[in-house]
Amino acid sequence: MQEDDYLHHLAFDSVVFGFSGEKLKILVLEYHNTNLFALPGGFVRQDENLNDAVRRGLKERTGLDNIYLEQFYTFGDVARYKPEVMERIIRANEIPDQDLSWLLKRFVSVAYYALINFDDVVPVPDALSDSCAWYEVDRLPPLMLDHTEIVEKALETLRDNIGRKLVGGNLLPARFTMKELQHVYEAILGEKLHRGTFQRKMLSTGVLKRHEKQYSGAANKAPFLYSFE
Amino acid sequence: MQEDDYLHHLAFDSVVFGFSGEKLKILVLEYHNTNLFALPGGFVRQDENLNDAVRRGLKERTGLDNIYLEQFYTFGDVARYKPEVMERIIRANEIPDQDLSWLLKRFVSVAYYALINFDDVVPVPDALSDSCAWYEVDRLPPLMLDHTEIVEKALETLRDNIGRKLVGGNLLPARFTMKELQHVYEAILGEKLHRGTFQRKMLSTGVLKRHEKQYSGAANKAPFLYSFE
DNA sequence: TAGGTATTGTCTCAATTTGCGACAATAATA
DNA sequence: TATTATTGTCGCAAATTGAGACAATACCTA
Repeated sequence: MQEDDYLHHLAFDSVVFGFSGEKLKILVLEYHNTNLFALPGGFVRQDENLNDAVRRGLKERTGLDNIYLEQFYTFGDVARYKPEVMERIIRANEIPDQDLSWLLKRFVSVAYYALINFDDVVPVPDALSDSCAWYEVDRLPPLMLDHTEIVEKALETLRDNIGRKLVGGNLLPARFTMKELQHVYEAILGEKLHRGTFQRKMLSTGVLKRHEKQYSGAANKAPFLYSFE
Repeated sequence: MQEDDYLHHLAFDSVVFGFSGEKLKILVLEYHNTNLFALPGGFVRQDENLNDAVRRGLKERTGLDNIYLEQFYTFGDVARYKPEVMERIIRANEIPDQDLSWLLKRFVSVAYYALINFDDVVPVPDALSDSCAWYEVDRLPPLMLDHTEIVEKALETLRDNIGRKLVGGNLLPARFTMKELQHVYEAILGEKLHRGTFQRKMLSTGVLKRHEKQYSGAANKAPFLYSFE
């Protein structure tokens, strides 16, 4: 991580959404020996597109390549500049000799959210962090800097978008039941939806393809599996 | 414009919308002796919030203070880095001796759109530019760098938002007729709307306050004036 | 002063969409 | 074979939307 490899003053943060156990979750990492929790983020190389930098960062954390990704806001308040936080992280990690002063400068951060299939991912921490793990969005640990605000805004944007873009399916496996899809919508919107109405609306979009039934072994009618397209 | 006054690698651009003669227009400036057209933009001071920097820039160009402003996207492709363009602008302006090399570096730009009342503004160019003037959005001159793309995305976002937020009124004087408001919506959406339906929907929001009638002198029923709130 | 005209505010009616419950079909189990 | 939980779909009322129609109005003309 040489000084001149990266654009100064510019960072990105990712809110990575997954869905499991009927709950919406995001990836949060914890830095070594600091008790600091943060969103996975990173910096942009001199010769790298901003969007590509974010995908690179997500690849490192999730192993995934073709992630559904959306930029939603750029956070640029002076108040988010707290060099002592960055210093604490650097200290706790005993990083070998190099010029890290650029990391102590003020950063403006471009925030993205990603939607991924929970089961596809084994979260991977990096050299600076202890862990990278899933947390329910309504049971997050206190996040450093303005990262809680970033999550809040990501959720707002996701809620706004789910009605307009057919985006919910990105949180599920390729094939899913209508009930699973409904649970995703309910977790995002934070409210119960009427089953019949939901099914009717989803089918009317025409983008769902119906496949074979899923026999779960339960004593009831088996649901169809669906996929997008 | 000293080197260390501003954050390196970070800029902003504003798409300033106004409405006049039934047309949606934006502010475009032209640099001295270069034939280069650009969106009004600027840089962020070391101790300045990003949002405040944009307001400062708008104040300089429009003289206005309380502008409706929305951040909509951050453009960060490497391809938008074209130092020869910046060099051309600097050369054409014969700027006194100082270190301008930071201006030739790569920039990531945070884009905002603003909605203002056309009549409130007399566009003001700055030291680097010939003119700052209104252009119809569908008759823009070729803009430098990726500024045409930025305008395109601003329009998309504005169209998306006009249905959800009651934003159209920001392009009009404090008091306006229903017809004027409808024309604003039509210009943004690019389609004709049904008069009765439009009036019904607007009134049903409850945010319009009805004032006295406007007697224009024309031989027909005089319309009411409305304002928001 | 009476009639003409363009525009406005509102209404009506049909078409469409939505909310909500109900029913038959189904996949096990007892 | 009866039971049970769940699914796919339907029906109906309520709400929303699209489009035309009509009376009221402001001013002009004759």
